[in-house]
Amino acid sequence: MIRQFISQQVGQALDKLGYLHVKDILVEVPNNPEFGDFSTNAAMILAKENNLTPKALAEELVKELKKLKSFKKVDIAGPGFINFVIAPSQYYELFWELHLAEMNYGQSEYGKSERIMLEFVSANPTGPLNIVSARAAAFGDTLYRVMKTVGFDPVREFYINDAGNQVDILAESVELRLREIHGDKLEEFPFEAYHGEYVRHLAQRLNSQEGVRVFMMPEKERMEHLKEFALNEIHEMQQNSLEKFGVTFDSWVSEKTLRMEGVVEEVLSYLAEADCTYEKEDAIWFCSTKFGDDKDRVLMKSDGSITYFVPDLAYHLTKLQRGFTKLIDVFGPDHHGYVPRLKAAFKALKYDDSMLEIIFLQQVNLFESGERIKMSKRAGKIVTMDDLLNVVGKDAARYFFIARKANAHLNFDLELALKKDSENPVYYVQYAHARIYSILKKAKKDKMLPKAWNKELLTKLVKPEELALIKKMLEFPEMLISIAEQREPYRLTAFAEELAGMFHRYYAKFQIVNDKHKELTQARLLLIDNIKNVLAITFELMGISAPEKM
RNA sequence: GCGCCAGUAGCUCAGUAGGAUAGAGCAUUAGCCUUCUAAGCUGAGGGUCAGGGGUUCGAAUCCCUUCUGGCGUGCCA
Repeated sequence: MIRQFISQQVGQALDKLGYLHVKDILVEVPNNPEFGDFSTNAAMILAKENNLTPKALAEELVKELKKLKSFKKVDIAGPGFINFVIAPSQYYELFWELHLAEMNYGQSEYGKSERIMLEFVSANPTGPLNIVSARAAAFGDTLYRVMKTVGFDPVREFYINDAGNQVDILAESVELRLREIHGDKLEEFPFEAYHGEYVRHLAQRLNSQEGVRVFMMPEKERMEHLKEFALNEIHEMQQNSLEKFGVTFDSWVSEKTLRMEGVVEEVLSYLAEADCTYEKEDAIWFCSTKFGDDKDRVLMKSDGSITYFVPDLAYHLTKLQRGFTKLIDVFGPDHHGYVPRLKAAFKALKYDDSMLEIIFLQQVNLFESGERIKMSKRAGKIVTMDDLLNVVGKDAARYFFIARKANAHLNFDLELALKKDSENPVYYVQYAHARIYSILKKAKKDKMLPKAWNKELLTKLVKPEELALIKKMLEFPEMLISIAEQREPYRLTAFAEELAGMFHRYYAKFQIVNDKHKELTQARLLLIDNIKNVLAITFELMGISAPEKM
């Protein structure tokens, strides 16, 4: 909002003076507040193309910019930075717009309704969701919310891998547990089978519903039946977990359904037509090395079955057919070797592979009492998303999961997430919201709250802390755009902590409700009322609650 | 071996297209509640930005190289 305004003003000044400005200039908030509210490197960047020294160009620009009322001060510093101090009147104007926007503040048309496919979680339907899926859910959903806010048209999709080996193994695992219930003694539960407790529960449920009837079915039919039963149950279980986490999907796409629709054969024929396949050792290969992969990949195995890659590629092509211009996949840490072949296939089929964007989430390590909790899938010792939710709750879980950059490992400290004091950032930011609520309540009781807010009140806000709070909130809309573009939801938590911190300090230093100064009180109430709203909007984007009292 | 990601304060991490004196929280430590929520605030100490070279007015940021950690490198999904 403000940055844009400044770079416009600089641009106009350059035009007026008749200087070239081809290169993009930067408007930023300096680290040191003594340098002003904003600064630009325009003079340094543009000096060369105008045959001037940075200082000389800066001087002319400053002379021009000083004519504007929006700036209280414009000066030159260091090697040629131009520093701006914004006039309070300009802040009041912008703050009033913020106030009028209420809970719609931050919304924009920036994304021009571009259709974005956001695929995330897409966990195997062979067990409960684990904590990496939980991270993906929090990340994907928050990114979705931010993108939507700034005017994109994103869709959340979950791809269900309900075909292939792992599903057969699932069905076999259920069958073994079912036999156990009926008294069969198993020597040892097979190594590759699914060991988790949930398989036992599935078998128990099936048994109570259908009893021995299952064993009367012919082998093939029985396995299909077990498969279908287990997949449905697990799908429901996963959907349930996600719902508790506040994450809903707009669509679920089944691999099995895709296969039945014949897209697998289609993809194979497309690749063959593009002359990108060959036969070797009874298998059909895709020459992905021609398109940047480090080895060729098998499409159809020598036993005639198909690899995971083919339906997945087909699935991605259906996204394009559905009109999405950007396909964002959120992947777990163990899939990065998979990207080159997917991109290679895009290139082979003459699609623009830059439409495909993969975000990798690194692994999540759980810590308790400083010790890392070891998890083992094979032994069935995994901490599930539900376990985590039961222990720390939705707010803390979602907050911690989005608080880190995607490609950084995330250390999840269970004790910290449970702490109810300033050590825990979730409580710190929520406390600020609750505090404001409580002040507003007191003000209302004391009859200090005006019937309607009045713009003139703003001129009472003259303390540096007050202007700084306004400035911080005015950064919000531009930050949302940047979060959407860079796919960096973690910056929401940083923003919330900064704004909450500024408020806590302001609260400690100044008395807000003071019956001796009615107008000042009302001005401050107007300020904190908007802080409360901006915090609430931020919380909504993060998927955490905005408590009215704590 | 090769490829991807990372290495910033004791710990967990920021550092937004290369910008001015590298930041925050926690931990450590010294303080602040007859006053709107102390789940809060104020102060102090703490750094060879993994090491080394280069690019330029300027590098934590870009390039090269070495070291360390994680992951990948299936006719698994």
